[in-house]
Amino acid sequence: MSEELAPRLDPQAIEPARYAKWQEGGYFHVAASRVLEDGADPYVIVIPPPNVTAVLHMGHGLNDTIQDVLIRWRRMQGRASLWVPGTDHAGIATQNVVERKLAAEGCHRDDLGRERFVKAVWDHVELTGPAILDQLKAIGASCDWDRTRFTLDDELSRAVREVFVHLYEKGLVYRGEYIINWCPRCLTALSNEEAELEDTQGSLWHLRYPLPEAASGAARAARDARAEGVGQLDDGRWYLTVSTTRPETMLGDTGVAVNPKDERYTSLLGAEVELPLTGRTIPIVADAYVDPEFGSGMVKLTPAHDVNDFEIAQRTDLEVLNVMTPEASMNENVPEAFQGMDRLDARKAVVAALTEQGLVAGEDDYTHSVPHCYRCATVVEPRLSLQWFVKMKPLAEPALRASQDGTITFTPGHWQRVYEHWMENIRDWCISRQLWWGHRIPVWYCTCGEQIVSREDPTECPKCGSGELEQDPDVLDTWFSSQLWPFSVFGWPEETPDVKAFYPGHAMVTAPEILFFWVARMIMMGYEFFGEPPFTEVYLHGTVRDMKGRKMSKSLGNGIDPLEVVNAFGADAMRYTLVSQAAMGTDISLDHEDVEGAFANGRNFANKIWNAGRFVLLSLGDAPVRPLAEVESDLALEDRWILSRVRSAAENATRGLERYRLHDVAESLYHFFWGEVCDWYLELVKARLTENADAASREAARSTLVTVLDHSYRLLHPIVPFVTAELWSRLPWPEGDERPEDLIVAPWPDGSDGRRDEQAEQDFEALKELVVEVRRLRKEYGVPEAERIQIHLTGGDSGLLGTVRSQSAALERLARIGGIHEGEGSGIGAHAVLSGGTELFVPLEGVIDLDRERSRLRGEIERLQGLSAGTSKKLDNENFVSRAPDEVVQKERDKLAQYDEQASKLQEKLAELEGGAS
RNA sequence: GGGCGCGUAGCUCAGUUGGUUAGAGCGCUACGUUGACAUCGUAGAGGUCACAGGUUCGAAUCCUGUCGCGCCCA
Repeated sequence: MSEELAPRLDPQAIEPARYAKWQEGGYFHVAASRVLEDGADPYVIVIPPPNVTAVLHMGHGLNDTIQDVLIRWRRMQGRASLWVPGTDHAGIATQNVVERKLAAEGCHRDDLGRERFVKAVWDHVELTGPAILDQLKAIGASCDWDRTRFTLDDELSRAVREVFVHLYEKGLVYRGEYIINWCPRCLTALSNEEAELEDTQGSLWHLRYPLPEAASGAARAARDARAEGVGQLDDGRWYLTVSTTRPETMLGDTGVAVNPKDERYTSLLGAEVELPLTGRTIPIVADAYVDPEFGSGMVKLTPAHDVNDFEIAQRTDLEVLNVMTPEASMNENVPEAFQGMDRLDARKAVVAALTEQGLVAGEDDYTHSVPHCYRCATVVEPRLSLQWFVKMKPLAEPALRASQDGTITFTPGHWQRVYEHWMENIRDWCISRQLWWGHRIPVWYCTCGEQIVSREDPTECPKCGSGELEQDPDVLDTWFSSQLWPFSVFGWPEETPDVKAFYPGHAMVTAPEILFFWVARMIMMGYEFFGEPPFTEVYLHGTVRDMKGRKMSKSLGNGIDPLEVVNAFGADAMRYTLVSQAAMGTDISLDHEDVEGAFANGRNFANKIWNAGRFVLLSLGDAPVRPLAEVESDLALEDRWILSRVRSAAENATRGLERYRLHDVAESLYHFFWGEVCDWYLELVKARLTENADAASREAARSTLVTVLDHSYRLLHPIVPFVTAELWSRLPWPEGDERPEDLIVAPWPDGSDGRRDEQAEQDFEALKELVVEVRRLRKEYGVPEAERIQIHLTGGDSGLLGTVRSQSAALERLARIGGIHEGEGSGIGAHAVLSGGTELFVPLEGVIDLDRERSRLRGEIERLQGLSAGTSKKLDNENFVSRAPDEVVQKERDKLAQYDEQASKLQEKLAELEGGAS
C-alpha cells in the first residue's frame, strides 16, 4: 500500500479512475422508482444547460461546482439526489458562431439554404455538445448522465409545442405588429431582455421644422406664451424645435406631439408643420406622454422606429412610415438622396442637409442608454414588425406572489426585490426569431388566409381543405424552451414516472444575469402547468472576472479553461479555489495571466489533504484498528480535543451548506483540517504511533485518527471529492464497524452524533498558548531550531500544570523543549505570563540580551495596560454596566482581571531585571 | 432619471442579528534538511475598516450626507 502513495498528489493519477468507479457504481443515477416505490426523499437540481456555442469557461466551472457540492452533500444525507445535465441549443448565439465560421470560408447561410445550414449547425453542435459533457465529468460533476438532455431533443420539442399551443388557445400567445427590438446584423427580432442598454456618448440634436404661412398666427401666440421652441428663421418663416439623438429618423416622422396640458402650445394644436427634406407636412398632436420639461416640450414622432412614438401614433391616429430596411439602411420611403444609406451615414447626411438650410438649432453632448444586441453588440434598431408575443401579466401573477409570500427564496436576499420589480413591471415577450436554428413556430398559413396553430403538423387546411400550407418560417426564442427545462427534461407533457418523482425540484443555482431571461420564466411556467414552482430556493452566485474586473470572455482572451486547470492542478484544486472564493453574491477574481497563482490555494490544500492522509496511512500500518468505543478509557487530551473539534466542524459545515454559505464551509473546513488536524493533532500524535509507545495509547491514537480522517473526508468530500474518496478508500476500518460502500454515499456527519468536550477544548487551548509562547520567545532570542531549552512554570490555574504534566513528551516535541520544571527558575532568561496567569520562564543565559528583554517586557506591559485601560473605561461607564447585557459586562470584567494580572506579574519581573542590572 | 450593491492589510476578499486584541488566502520578511507535506514548518511585519456627521453605554457593522466605483431598470 505504502508504495502506491506518491509524496505529492498527482490528480491525473487518481481523478479519472475515481470518476469511472463512481459511474460504474451507479451512484449518480436515481431511478424514479426510488422515490415512487421506495419512498426516498428526492433532492433535485436541473443544470442551467450550457450553450452549445462553445466549450465551458470558468463561470461554468463555478456554477457546476456549486451544484455538485450541494448534490453530493444531499446524497450523503441520504436523499435521492438527482442532478439532471444537458445542453441548450442557444438559437441566436449558435447560429452566429456557425455563420462566422462560414463567413471565414467566404460563405453565407443563404448560399446553403435553410436545410444545409441547419445541418452545418448540427455538425458544430455534435462537436461542442459532447465536449461540454466531458468537461463536466472532468470537474467531477456527479450528474445523472442517463438523463442527459438537449433542448432540441424530440421530447423537449414536444413540450415546446404543447406549451405554445396551450398558451395560444388560452389567448396568451398572439401575433401582432408592434415595435420590437431588431438586430440589423443578426436580422432578427429580440426580446427586451436581449437588448442590453449601454450608456453611450452621443449627441442630442435640436432640429427646426418650419411652419407654413397659415400657422404664423398660432406660432406668434405660442411664442407669446413663452414657448421657447418656437421662433423665426432669417427669412421670417416661423419654426418649432424638436430634439433627437437619431436625426435620420426624422425622415420617417409623421407628427409632432406636445403635452395637452402644456398651454404654451395650445394655439398650435392641429396645425401642420413642414417636414424638411421630404416635402411632406405633418400634424401637431397632443399626448399626455410628452414631458413639457424635456427640451422644447415638443417631440417629433417616428412611429415606425420608436416604441413610445408608436404608442402615441396609435392613440392619435397618426400614419406609420417605415423608412429603414432590415439591415438598417434607408429604404425607398425617404428622398432618393438618402436611399440605401446606412443609418449612421444617413444621420450625418441629414444633419448636413438640415444645417445647410439653417434648420439645426444646435447639438449637445448627450449620454444616453442605447440598446445593443446581447449576442453581437450591434446597436439595436426599434422596428415595427409582425411577430409572435406572449402576454405575460397573467403568467406573472402567481410567480410574483410566490416571491412575496416566501414560497420561493432568493440567496442573497436582495435579489428578491429585483425579481419582484421585474414581475411587477412585466411586459409582453416577443418570442419569434428570424433564425433557422431553433424550434420552428408551430403555426401554418393557408392560401385561404387561415392560420393553423397545432401540436401536430397539419396536412390540410381545416377550413378550405387545401394542402398548400406553409409553416411560419421563424423559430422561437431559445428561452421559450429553456423555461420548460425543469419539467421537459422529465418527459412532460407525458405523465411520466419521472415527472411524478422529480417535479418540483429544489435548488436553482445560476448567475444573476439570467434571473429574468430564465429563472423568472421557469417559475411562471411551473405555475402555469403544475400550479407550483419548479424549485423553491434560488441561489445566485457571482461572476468570474479577471484581475481588472472584466468578465472572462473569449473575445477578450482573458478566460481560463477549466480543463487546463484540471489537467495542471486537478479538479479538487479548481473546485476548492472557486468555492472558497464564492462568498455570498460576490464576484470572483482570478488572474488569467497567473493561473498557477490563481489556483495555488486549492492545489496546496488538496496536496495537504493528500499528504496528511499518506502519513496516517503509512503510520497506521496493517494492524487492525479498534472501534473508538473500545479505547474510550485510553483517550488522551488531544484525542478528546480533536474529536470535539470534529463535531464543531460538522455542525459548521452543515449550517453553512443549509444557508448556501459555501465559502464559509470551505474556509472553516480548511482551518479545521489544516490548522487543527494537521498542525496540532497529527504533530502531537506522531510520538504515540511509534513502536516503543505505550500500546494502549497507540491504539487510542489509531482509533481516533481513523475516526477523525473518516469524518474529515466526509465533510470535505462535496468540495474536494477526488482526493478524499481516494484516501477514504484506503483508510483502515475499525474492526466490527460497518463500512459504507463508498465515500460518495457515506452518511453525512452533521455533528449531532459527535462528542463535545468543553473541558478538553479549554485544556488544549491553554496548552497551545503555552507552545506558541515558547516558540515566540525562542524566535525572539534567535534560539537555534535544533537547540532544546528548559522552561519553568509557576502559578496560574492548576489545570494547565496538570495538562503539562501529562503532555510533557508532546510539549517537548512541539516547542523543542528539553525539560519542564515546576516552580520559579533562576538566572537570566525570558519571562512571559499566559492568559490563565501561569508564569513562564525560559532560562537563556548567554543568549539573552537583558536590554532587549527589558524593552520587550515594557512593550508587553504597555500593550496589556492599553487593553486594560480600554476595558476599565468601559466598566467605569455606568451606562455600560447598567445597559449592556450581563454577559457582555462579565466578559469585560474577566478580561480586565486577566490583563491586570498578566501586566502586574510582568511588572514584577521587569522590576527584578531592572534591580539586577543596576 | 429610478433602483440595487460596493469602497476593510501590497493584491483578492471574509466579517451572520452592533459588544473580537478586526480576520483569511496569496504576496512579503526572518529562521528551518524536526523522516507526511519546501505545493512544507515556525515566527513576524502590514489596517485611523473611503470621508464627514449622527444614533447608541458601545459602530467596520445602523442612519444621513459627500466622494469614488460597479450593476440593473427607464
